Amino acid sequence: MAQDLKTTELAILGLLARRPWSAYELTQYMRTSNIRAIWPRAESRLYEAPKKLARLGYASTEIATVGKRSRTIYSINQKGLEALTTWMGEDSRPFGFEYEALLKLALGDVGDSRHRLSQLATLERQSDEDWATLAAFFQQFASGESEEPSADRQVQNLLVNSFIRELLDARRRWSGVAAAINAEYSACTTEAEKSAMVRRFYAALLHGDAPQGDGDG
Amino acid sequence: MAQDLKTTELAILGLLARRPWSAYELTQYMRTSNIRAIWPRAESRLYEAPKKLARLGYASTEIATVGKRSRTIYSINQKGLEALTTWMGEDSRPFGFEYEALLKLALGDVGDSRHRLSQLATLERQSDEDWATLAAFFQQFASGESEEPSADRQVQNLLVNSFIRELLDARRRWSGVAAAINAEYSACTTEAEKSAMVRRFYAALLHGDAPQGDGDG
DNA sequence: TGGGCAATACTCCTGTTAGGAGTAACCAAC
DNA sequence: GTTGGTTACTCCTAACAGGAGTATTGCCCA
Repeated sequence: MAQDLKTTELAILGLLARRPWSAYELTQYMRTSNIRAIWPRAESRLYEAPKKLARLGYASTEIATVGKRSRTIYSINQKGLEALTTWMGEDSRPFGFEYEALLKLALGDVGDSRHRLSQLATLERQSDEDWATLAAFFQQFASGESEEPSADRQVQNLLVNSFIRELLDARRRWSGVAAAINAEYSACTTEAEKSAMVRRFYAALLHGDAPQGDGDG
Repeated sequence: MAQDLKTTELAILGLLARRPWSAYELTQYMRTSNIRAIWPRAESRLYEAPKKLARLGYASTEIATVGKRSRTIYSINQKGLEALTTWMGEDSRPFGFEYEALLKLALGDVGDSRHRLSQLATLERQSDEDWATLAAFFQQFASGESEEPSADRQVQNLLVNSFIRELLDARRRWSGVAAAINAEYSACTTEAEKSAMVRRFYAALLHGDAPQGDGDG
């Protein structure tokens, strides 16, 4: 494959496969796209990546004029399409996340149980806020106002958005689980009781309800 | 707060608050810690960050000798403890993730429905593999083999690990949801039917079973 | 008609970060 | 004594964050 292309560049090729874009259009699009939720990158990257694609021969450029303004338009070419197709068929890097509030919970030795409660409250508040934002974002799709050009594009968006929603559900569900863990832990008195309770919860994590999945998962 | 410290440095302060570490010890610890799952950073960072902490006066260093080998030991100091405590009380950056396989699904215009099925299979396989890895990791806690020094540390780990598990559950659950979406979509024949089906699914996403959460979430 | 503000269309800038590879001394086992 | 793995780091380029900065254009309003 194109060893000289990073995932971000390949993602831009994916967008160029849809239609030609200026870099500025890419930045505007990314502000409201769910692609930014699943592959977040700084806006400056959206200027850098198309330039690299053009430099390495995966896209072509053309200077267009709108009114008295000029803009650089990037278009994918055959080499770019081939690189994109190759990338699509390759193994992908795994799921990864980072969460500062959870990091504080994990490192919470400097605090007492009030610290833990404070962090749990932060995590819950953040999941509620993110849910409200997501619900507002989904409204356009539920009402049909969103202008996706084809049903295929709509179902792609739906698949991605439902993934994002499942993660949000998980975070909200976890807030309840965490509150239960904390309550039960606080009700213990001896170290031995506490350790035993922790092991019971792990046993439950390992053998809890299998989530609804398809097939042999 | 310590405006000159990044989250990674503050996380290292959190570990130094537990005990003094060498940077090499930090890299070994991170290989098996759930902290790496929630705040993934390259090993070279674990050499860089303590040096910066020492340079800026948040930690002290001491050269120890083990056999004929020397190593640098970092210890937190009062300034570091204060910076850590301040950080714990501040607002935290939101949850964020990146997922290359989902990105490919989102950009799947170059493919046909077989491409979509292929990506869905990849996403399911990855979640199954990650689940197996996680279950193996949890085994040490369920059996009590893990040597956490205190019950408080155990429950912190449990809270973090249960978060990670909920995310994994969500990914596995989503694979089933995605298969259902794909099946129902494929059974549609007209663009209008497809769009209507997509809108129905969004309505369900918006008004689906509220996940079990605590309180006013 | 001119002024002011927002949009357009970028570049700039420092420091963080990835992602291991590379380096070299030490240590233990054979 | 030698060999391979461990220990304990540094190195290196390019990607990346995170906006701020720059300058022109365009539109709206008085």
